[in-house]
Amino acid sequence: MKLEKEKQDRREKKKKSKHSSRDREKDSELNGKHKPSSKMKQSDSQSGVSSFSSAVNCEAGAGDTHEDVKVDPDERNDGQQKSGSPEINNNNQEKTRSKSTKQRHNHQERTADEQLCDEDENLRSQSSRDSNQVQADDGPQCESVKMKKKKRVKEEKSPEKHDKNPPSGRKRKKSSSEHDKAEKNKKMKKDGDPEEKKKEKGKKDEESDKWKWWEEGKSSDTQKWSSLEHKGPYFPPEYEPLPDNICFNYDGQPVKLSPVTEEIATFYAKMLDHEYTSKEVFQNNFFCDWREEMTKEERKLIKTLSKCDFSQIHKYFVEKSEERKNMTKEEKQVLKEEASRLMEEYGYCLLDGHREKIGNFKLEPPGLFRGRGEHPKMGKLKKRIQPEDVTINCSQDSKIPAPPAGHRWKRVQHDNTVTWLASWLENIHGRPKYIMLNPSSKLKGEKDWQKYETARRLKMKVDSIRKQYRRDWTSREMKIRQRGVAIYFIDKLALRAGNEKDDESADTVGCCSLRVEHITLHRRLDAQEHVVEFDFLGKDSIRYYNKVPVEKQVFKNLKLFIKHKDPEDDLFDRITTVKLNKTLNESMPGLTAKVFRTFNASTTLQDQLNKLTTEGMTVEEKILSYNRANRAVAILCNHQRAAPKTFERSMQLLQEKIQKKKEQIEEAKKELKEAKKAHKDAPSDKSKKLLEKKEKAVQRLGEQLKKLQLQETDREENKVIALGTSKLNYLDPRISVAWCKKHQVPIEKIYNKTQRDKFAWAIDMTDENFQF
DNA sequence: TCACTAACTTAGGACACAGGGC
DNA sequence: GCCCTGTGTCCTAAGTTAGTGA
Repeated sequence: MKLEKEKQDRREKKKKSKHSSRDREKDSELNGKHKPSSKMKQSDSQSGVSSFSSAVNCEAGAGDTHEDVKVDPDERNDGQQKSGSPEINNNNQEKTRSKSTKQRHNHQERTADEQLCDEDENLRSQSSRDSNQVQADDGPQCESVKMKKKKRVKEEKSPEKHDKNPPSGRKRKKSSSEHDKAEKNKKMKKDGDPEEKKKEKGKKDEESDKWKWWEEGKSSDTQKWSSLEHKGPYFPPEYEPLPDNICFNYDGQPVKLSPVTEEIATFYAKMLDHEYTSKEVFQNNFFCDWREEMTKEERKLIKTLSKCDFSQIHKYFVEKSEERKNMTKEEKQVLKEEASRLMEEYGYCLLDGHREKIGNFKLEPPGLFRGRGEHPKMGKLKKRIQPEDVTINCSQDSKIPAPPAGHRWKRVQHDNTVTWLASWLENIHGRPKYIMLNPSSKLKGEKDWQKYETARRLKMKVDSIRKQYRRDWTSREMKIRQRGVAIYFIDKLALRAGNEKDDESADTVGCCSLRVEHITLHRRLDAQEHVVEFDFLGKDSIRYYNKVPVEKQVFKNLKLFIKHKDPEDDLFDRITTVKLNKTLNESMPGLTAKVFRTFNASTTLQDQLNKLTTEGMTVEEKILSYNRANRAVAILCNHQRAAPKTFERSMQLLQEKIQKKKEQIEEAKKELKEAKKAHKDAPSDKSKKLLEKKEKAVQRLGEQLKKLQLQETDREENKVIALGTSKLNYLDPRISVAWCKKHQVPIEKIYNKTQRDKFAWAIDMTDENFQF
């Protein structure tokens, strides 16, 4: 509870801090534009800020120590550290600090631009160098923006074009869940089977039936479809009460719960094995929400979670899970067919006459919310979604999906400016959730393609943007300096934008929401100068830890940004993601912070592939090169995963295999030597054949060994890196397709079936000469 | 300008299942 | 035929961004 309170205090303080910064931005910008730097002091004191300044002076000591907090620990050793360390300050100074923070910030903001003026003296030489660069760049920049605008207008096409595609009415077979290897093996095994041949033919027909929307030109940005028909969402099955012999116990006594209370109890019981249920926040949230759903009597009786015994229920579900695993082939087949039937019925929609796969046609079942990281809402009850909660979106003239018997939809709308089919409000955060199309659909594919095209446009523009943010590092205005450094981080380190977050989510940050405590400045570290050490939790509470040498001016700016701030203060207190994106959009239409991630990821892949692939490599070696290039991107984007639970064991097994293979090679070499000798002593056809056989065996074993060793390297390097995220979201698929074509690597080795479906547009349109 | 929201993309973990090895 | 393992798929949380109205 104390922690939460502290967190809340900090957030309130942060909010105030940003607000007061914004108020003063007006002043500082005016000053910057109309007044010489020497007058800025006057201007500020005239605006009545001086009274705050005296308040700050009263606590000059505290101010000094706060400044120390941001300094390199190496420097803290010079006697500055102790009074400034947050651990020491936290308890006894907390009240004073929270009272004075706003005042200190006011002082800081008043003096920030004054400091910049002083700094400018030191930086003048660099400024002049930068301004030369600006002049060289400004002209073409404006021109290109105009050109792009013109081009965009031209690209807008009439949505009516969809009407040219009559509804096909064809039904597709389910194919996306099939695995590549399975397909291949099946084909090999049953090559002569006429049934199989029929299936293969069906698949081929299906391939040729695929909607090549990318050949039809770009559709309207606002109107997403002309006609949309679907069956509505699939509702999860109703709750099945526990058998009578399974008891919930309270304080050692069996208690028969009402169905609603029992259902929620099962949510908790199912999770007992999980670490979640050991967390206090989870327990409290669960218990609180659970009690709300209880009957009066139950609430009166069940007052303490620790007296609740869910073990029988837990055991029951473990057994059920085992039973499911041990089902016979036939039983499993029945389930599979049922799933297939559901998919057929609910899994597709008809969009502009084309059958498109839906991404998530099943509504989320009720359960307990599992936030990631230290989420304050973990354990809360995710309620069952009723048809009355669901809004349906489809075209007016379509067959409106029927709600489950005895129910009504919340609303039926016909909005073709959005892509979703159904939506509802989830009860944890009160945010909308949607049923949308699968990534293989036209709507998603076209957007994806557009995303990579924007990133490619950035490639043309990035030099001038880089020059601009470098110029900003020496601006007279604090907010512009901060913006310049923030964009530099986003570009150089592929950081996310970092929106402000509410109190009701995990404390994670991105670039704009970085706090002073997330960086440490090292004037010198590991033989490198001006190193910034980042340590923070990013999206999904994944830790970002990186030590990066930065340019001297960035380092100086960072020192300035953290001056007079507490560890929990915003590093970039004068900027927001909205302002930052607005600036980026002015540099290039369509440019936002996240485009840099796509751009840098794709550029890295392209560069690495060019560097790491050489002719004469085997396919396996080329794949290793590809994975290494992919890995470089995943590292850049900080895509991490937990090491697989079986990692150590599987590596050990692989190493044993390698050892065994080496022994086999030794053995085979011996045999080869003997065969050579035998052939030399008594040459014959037989001995010659034997010799050749042995030579081939050695060669084959050598290849197998190499393959295993490559596998070992690949797996080791992939231990905690997730390649999938970047492959699916950041890497322009055309790079991979072109690379495969150029180096004769089967595309199946790089993309599985689902990925090939998603990137069908790229696979179809790209030739080997494509460069990002 | 700001807070708030809708709509969409990006993300990692859980889990099912194919298929290789024995 | 069974077991084990890695891969693919599903699930849904958690971001970003644009739009809106006060």
